Amino acid sequence: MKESYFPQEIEKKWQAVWEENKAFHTPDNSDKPKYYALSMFPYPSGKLHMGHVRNYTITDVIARFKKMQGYNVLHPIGWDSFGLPAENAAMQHGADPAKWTDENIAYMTKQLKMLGLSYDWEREVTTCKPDYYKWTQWLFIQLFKKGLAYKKEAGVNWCDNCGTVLANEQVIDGKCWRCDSVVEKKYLSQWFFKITDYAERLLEDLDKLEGWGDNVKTMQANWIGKSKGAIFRFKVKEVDGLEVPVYTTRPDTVHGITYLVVAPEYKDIEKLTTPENKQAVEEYRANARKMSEIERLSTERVKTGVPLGTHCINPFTGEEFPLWTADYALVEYGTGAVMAVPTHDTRDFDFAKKYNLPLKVVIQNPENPSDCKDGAYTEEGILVNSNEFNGMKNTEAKEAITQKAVDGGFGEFKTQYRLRDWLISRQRYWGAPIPVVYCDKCGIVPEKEENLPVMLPTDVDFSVVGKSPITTSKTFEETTCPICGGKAKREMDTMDTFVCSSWYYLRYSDPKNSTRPFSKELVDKWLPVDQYVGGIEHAILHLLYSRFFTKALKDLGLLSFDEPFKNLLTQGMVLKDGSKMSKSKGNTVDPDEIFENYGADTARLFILSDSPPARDFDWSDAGVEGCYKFLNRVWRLVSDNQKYLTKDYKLSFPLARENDDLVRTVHIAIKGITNDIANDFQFNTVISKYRELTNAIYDWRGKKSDLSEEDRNVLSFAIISLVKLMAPVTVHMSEEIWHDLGGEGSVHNEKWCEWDENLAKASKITLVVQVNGKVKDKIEADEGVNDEELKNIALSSEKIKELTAGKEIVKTIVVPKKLVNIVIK
RNA sequence: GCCCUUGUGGCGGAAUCGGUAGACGCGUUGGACUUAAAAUCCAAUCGGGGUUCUCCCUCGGUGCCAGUUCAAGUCUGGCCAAGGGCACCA
Repeated sequence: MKESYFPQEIEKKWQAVWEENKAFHTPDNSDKPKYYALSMFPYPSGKLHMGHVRNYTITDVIARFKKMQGYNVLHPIGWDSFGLPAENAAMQHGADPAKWTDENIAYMTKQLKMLGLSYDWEREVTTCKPDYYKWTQWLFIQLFKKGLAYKKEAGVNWCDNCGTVLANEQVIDGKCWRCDSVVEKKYLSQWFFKITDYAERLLEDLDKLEGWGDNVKTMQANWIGKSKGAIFRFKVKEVDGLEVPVYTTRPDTVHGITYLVVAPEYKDIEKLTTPENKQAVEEYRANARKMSEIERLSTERVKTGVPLGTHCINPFTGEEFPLWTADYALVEYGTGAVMAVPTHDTRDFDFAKKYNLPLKVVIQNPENPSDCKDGAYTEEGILVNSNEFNGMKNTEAKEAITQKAVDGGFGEFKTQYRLRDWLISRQRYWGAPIPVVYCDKCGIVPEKEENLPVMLPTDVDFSVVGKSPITTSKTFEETTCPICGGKAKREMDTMDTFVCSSWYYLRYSDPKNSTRPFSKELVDKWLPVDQYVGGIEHAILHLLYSRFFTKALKDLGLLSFDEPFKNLLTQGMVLKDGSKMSKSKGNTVDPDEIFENYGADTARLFILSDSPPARDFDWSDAGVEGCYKFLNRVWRLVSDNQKYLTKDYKLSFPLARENDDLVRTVHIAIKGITNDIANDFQFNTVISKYRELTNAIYDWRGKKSDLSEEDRNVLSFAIISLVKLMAPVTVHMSEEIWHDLGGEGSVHNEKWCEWDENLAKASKITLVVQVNGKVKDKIEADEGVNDEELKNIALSSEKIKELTAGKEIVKTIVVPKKLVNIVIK
């Protein structure tokens, strides 16, 4: 064994050996129980960043730990490789997106291997390859056949910079999630997935996900946005037979309606406008259309609107009230029309105040009645001015009033969701083509399954502006109808890349299958994913879409489970100097440099060391240095003592020498480390325990000049245990030391260390003696003493005698093996 | 505005059940080794006060204010701050 630690040399060597031996290949057949550990697969942007390093290290340590614990571990990797950056690179540098992507994958693959990650590379999946997107298209067709994929004309989010539409989930604060440009509204015919059909199940099943954090679950629940209320239909006085339905969560306030608002895009708005008001309404609508999403959504904005000139009749009171249009009513939500009760809704109040609309109080706090002239009363209360419902609590009136509407035939109970259907069309080239054709005779027809994949054309011009490059292909659009064989045109849109990433974790179970996306047998064997690890930024987008896919595919009979990810760990960001690493801030750290200067083991150790995985992690150069020093310290510990170490690395557990403190320390460390990993993967404390154990071995060794036969066994036991405990983290160094000590095979195939409960505690205890809850003395005692003896030990302490002299002892509390508290007066 | 998360030394953070607050590390300071440096090793390191001064005593301290308890970083109620999510969703 070399005297000094040369990580680069060791790491290269073992990476080659593992690759040669296919050390991390996962067989489908095994007697061992399965464990599926998964990191969110990367977009091949060019180079790994520290966020990747953190993500993949966490999952890798979990995978290796589970393997040592006796599981057959599936730990795959792949590439989310469709998407705009490849296309942008093509536009800017004239590169081929496929080539650009391949080069990036090649480079990043090299980096992943340098990090020493235990992937089964035979299961690698790349979403932009025809053997993968064939099945993305196939799944699209299955959803289409089930009525879950459909095309409709809709107001969509348009990003002019990206030249494509965006899903609602991809609009952040009215801006594009990718490029930050302001999103506009456009009216286009687009493909959607009917995720709204699954709204209730997506919400309900969140309860099943015990292994997910509350933050992610709440974000999803808020996004689905379930609310319970009622639909009321109001007859229009001026137009015979026309009704305006509204959705409300406050049916209890129905007697307080003083006007009604429809969205500028409301379907019947023209019928509801009188000739005198037509011009003003038209102008208002034109203006609303022009406005960007961001302007329209601003809460600071003063509400505006114009009257339509017509009126509705409130069936509860017979009162008439005017109709208005205002853009605070949203056409996409509810019925696109809102009943306005300014006395009990702050938005309605603001609007009524501005346009001088009347107020009518219908809910009152009996202790503190308000006329609502200065603001809406939105708390609970008792109904007034509400005919037969007067005196009823408003919470009870909700149901009673809705029931009256149901009985009267002018309303019903209604549950509403905020979630909208998932818009998947993209007017871009670098994505999976949507496999449908348009035939004049047969209409919208899915491509025949035997004709899949619908290949991306390669004869395209990337320099075009304002339209998808795919439209410049001379060979792509013209095709024949799969039904009638006549001339037909292909769909020119491609799919949102989130479609590709909504099922990749299923493909890993059967990545080479050429007849199906995956076999049912294998997908049911490996899935659900036991531990998923990735960034919080996917809390809604990717995770919601994947859950939807899993449920839809279960309904199609393709698999037997309905939640894809049993446990989810959302790792925190990697910061430098308190802010997120980014190129624009110039505070990035290049993983390559760290590998080169310190080696991958140091990088892995450090990225796990300072913070628990779920929290943000502050990168510091001094911290890296500290971890490197620690590894050197471990190395020296072994090399300095190598001549004393036994080759019998299978030393029996527990080691006979119970009275040796070091033996106990090792057992304590094994127990602590195993529990810390089991408890939410607290790798930061795991690493502090590596250090404690190392320090303890040094201390023990420092006290001995000569080592007896038994001492040598104890030392060997301690060092071999340390090396094995560190193996999931410092993968190369542990392997090297393992072999230097005469170990066979791979340390990564060794069984995880076990501990003896009797030895995993100190032989002596420190008895803490408190007086009135304050610590006054600490006394060493034998581990086995009982409560009565502990009490006597405490009371016989000189210090305690002094403190209690002349005082009455009210009571004495004994916590076994720990503490005695004496209460005096 | 609503929802979620988090508040502990100079810093990252530790503390299964309510039971020694500050593990482990970074940083800092002092020392050893060395011609010197690096590396390494040893020691100190929450704050105030006291002291017979490498020993030791005492008081305070986990965002703030209350409460429960023999005992609260941990439990309960009420606030405050930071980060994140949603947001004219009727």
